[in-house]
Amino acid sequence: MSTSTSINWRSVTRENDFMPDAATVATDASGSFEQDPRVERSRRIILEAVLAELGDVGYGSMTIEGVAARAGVGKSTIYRHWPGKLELVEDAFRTVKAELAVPEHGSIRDRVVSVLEQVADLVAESTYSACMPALIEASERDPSVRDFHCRFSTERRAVLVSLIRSAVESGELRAGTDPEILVDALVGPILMRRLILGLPITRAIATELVDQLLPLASTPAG
Amino acid sequence: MSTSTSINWRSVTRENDFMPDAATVATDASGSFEQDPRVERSRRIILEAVLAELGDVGYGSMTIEGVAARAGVGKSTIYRHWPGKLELVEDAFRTVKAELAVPEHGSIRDRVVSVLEQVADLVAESTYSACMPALIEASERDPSVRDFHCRFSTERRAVLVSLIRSAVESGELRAGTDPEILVDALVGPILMRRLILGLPITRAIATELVDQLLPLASTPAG
DNA sequence: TCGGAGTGATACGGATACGTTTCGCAACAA
DNA sequence: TTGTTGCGAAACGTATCCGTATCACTCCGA
Repeated sequence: MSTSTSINWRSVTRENDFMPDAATVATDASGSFEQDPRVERSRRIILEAVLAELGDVGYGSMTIEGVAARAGVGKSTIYRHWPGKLELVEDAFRTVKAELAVPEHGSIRDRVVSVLEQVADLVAESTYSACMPALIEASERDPSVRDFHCRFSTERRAVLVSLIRSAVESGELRAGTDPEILVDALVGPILMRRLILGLPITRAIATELVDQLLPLASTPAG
Repeated sequence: MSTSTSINWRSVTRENDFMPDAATVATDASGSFEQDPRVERSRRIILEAVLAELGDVGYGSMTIEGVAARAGVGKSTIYRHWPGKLELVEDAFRTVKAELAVPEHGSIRDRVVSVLEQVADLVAESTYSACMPALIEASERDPSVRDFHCRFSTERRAVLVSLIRSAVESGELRAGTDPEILVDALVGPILMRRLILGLPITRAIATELVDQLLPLASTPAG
């Protein structure tokens, strides 16, 4: 490493232990430092291939050579920028997007249904869904993947938690409702179907969950 | 195989495509056919080692040699009885026990709390818990593991579902309650904490879940 | 006692993946 | 244009695991 002038992305983005001469690099809005567009292209292609491999063969069976072959790049291009499998997987997961849009208007029931339908769509079919088993497996083996995974999941959950919490405070939901437990009770069944029960996931499930579980203050008995 | 007189456990227990001379073998209550106690001992030791390996390194990274070393047996002893990794893992998972005892008396609230506390204990720490990520991963890669996993989980779930259903029918729980959704809402959060959120699992969580989610007919507003 | 069967150890050839190195080519910045 | 740099391809030695085969030993049932 000390004799190389190439950029190790992981070092740059996570530890800042190497910084190219500030006068010679451009810093874009997303915080990446690139001189040569070939680098960014390789990075994107490789990380996409990592996610595809993780979805196909899982964490334990994923190999650098398999990723290189899938990405259509040389093995050396991967080793040039990442120390090993672990850091590669970490970076790959960081590119996963699972954004949830919260409607600004409407009843709490309809707003929660909307968000939960997005969750159902995401879990039913997405890059994230395909990688979930591999992500759970990798989290079990490596603490830094675990940290990332937990932070990722908790941030997604926070969107729904704050929505529920504000509805409790405004009186739309029954007082005494624990927002975090309620959110887990809404989202948990969807994940269970995907990971444990092997049952299909539809948008209708989102509606059923909300109507069964949401403790509406106006109609406490359903 | 056709020249061997040894017993392939998988064949015997799953496909019945080989049956030793009935006059020379003993059939015990659990349906296993054994002449030589060495066989049963090997089987037990090996399958225990498989579960330990699965918990430690996961499905993709588990190797026959690793299992043999851990079990303290020769590799040949494993290959003598199982065709390969897949069948070995399937048999290993079949030995996992996760029984739930349902109290016969008490309020529905207390009975559900009792069962859910058992679930929490199981998910917090058990052989099953240790193997869950590997089981989820293996289910994703192989249909027969998936079938087993889904059946296993669904049978456990059925215990709680029937408990809830009978409470709905007896009027203890609010009419209109969907037993399956409610059970998933109770159990799902526990699995989420274990697999996704990385949060601790305590018995207190079982109580909180029940008191937040159980739609008691007598006190519909909690 | 005795023959048969299961056992652990060991070795094998083949395959795969590791991480490194070298090399000529093409894309890049200046 | 020119020097630099990232690139893909290939080969390298090492290590691991595959699935099979052999062997001497020991345990078992008859």
